[in-house]
Amino acid sequence: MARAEDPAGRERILRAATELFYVNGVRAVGTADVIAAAGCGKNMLYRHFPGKAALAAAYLRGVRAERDKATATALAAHRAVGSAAVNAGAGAGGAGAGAGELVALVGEVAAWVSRADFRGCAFRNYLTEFPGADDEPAHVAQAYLRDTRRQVDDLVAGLGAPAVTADRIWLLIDALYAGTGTPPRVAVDWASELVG
Amino acid sequence: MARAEDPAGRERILRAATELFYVNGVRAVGTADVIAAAGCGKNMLYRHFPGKAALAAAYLRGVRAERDKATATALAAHRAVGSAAVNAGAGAGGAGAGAGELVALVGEVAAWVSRADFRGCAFRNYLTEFPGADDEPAHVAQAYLRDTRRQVDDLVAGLGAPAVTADRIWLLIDALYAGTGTPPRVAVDWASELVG
DNA sequence: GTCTATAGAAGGATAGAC
DNA sequence: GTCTATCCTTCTATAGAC
Repeated sequence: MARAEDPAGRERILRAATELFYVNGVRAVGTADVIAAAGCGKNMLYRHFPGKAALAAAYLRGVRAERDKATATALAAHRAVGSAAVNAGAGAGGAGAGAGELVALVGEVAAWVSRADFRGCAFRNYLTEFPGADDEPAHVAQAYLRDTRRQVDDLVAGLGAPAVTADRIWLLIDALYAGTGTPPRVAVDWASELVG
Repeated sequence: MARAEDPAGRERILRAATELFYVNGVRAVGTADVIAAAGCGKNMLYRHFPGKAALAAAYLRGVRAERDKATATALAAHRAVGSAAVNAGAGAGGAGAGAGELVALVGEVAAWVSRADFRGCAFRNYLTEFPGADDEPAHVAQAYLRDTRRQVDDLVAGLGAPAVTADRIWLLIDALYAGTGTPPRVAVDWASELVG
């Protein structure tokens, strides 16, 4: 009898890898560590992932999916509030309609870095761990930074604010991810002053 | 006949290690790489440094010495300008005298991150490469961040500005070191607006 | 799951050059 | 006696084979 394939196998490996990679760094974690944490055999890991680089890329893609979802949720929640205000008689909204979204964006990052299990930005961490890397995980990390930066640019452009505002918002986001002690709320308040 | 001791030995090793560690990361560089770059034998490295951790600590202390010197020079240059202004008839200076120093501090960081060979903050890089490390290099890195943060606090306190100003200046410094694309000048201009 | 091939790193030891 | 160069041990990691 052929043993049924474990459908949760890939997921279990990826979850174990995510935890270990994020907490200890990708370089410090060996495939053996991932296998032990996932409680599976070696062949299973290599069946689902061609190698450690592919596993790291999958890890970063997973983090990105979470981050994109959280960001979208935060922006949608703000837009719902904005629509309610419009319905209450504020009219077309017009210029300034995107200001709250920018603050919500910064606020979402602040919420993320405030978590007790925050250990830095997974993408920036990877690029620091492998400076000058041109592999699959590096591309995922670079794409995330590029796309997020563009998201800020688009929101600022929609607001009709000068380009330097986008630079400043991005400075705040960079600073939040660096997270060397300043209370995240300070960045959110500053963003609010900037666009409010 | 006894061969003459090489007085520049330690310095040569440390310079090679500094270049390699900073560009490629501490983890990615082996002691063999340092030895090859320094053009010396293995014994010499282990005579001057007990191990790789000690070498990494010496590397970070060297970077700190450079950074402290550059910072002191920038602040001194500003104070010289400030004194000239006082001599020109501005009186005691009083409140606001430290504003220019804060901008000079941020400006010095901006100059540093603008260099073509900038590869991030050596201290933050180390702490990212070795998350949770409690070794000698980690202590050097943590001490630098602590002391630099305190320097900002002291300047802001001397200025009589609220504590949140120190938080904001520190956010700008964190963002500069992160260096993910924003022109450094933006941070300096913002700092200038903040305290000016 | 275990066993093995291959590779790389840390660090100690030794041989030989000057 | 200090240098370079090499060898050696131990450990760890990736990856594949069974």
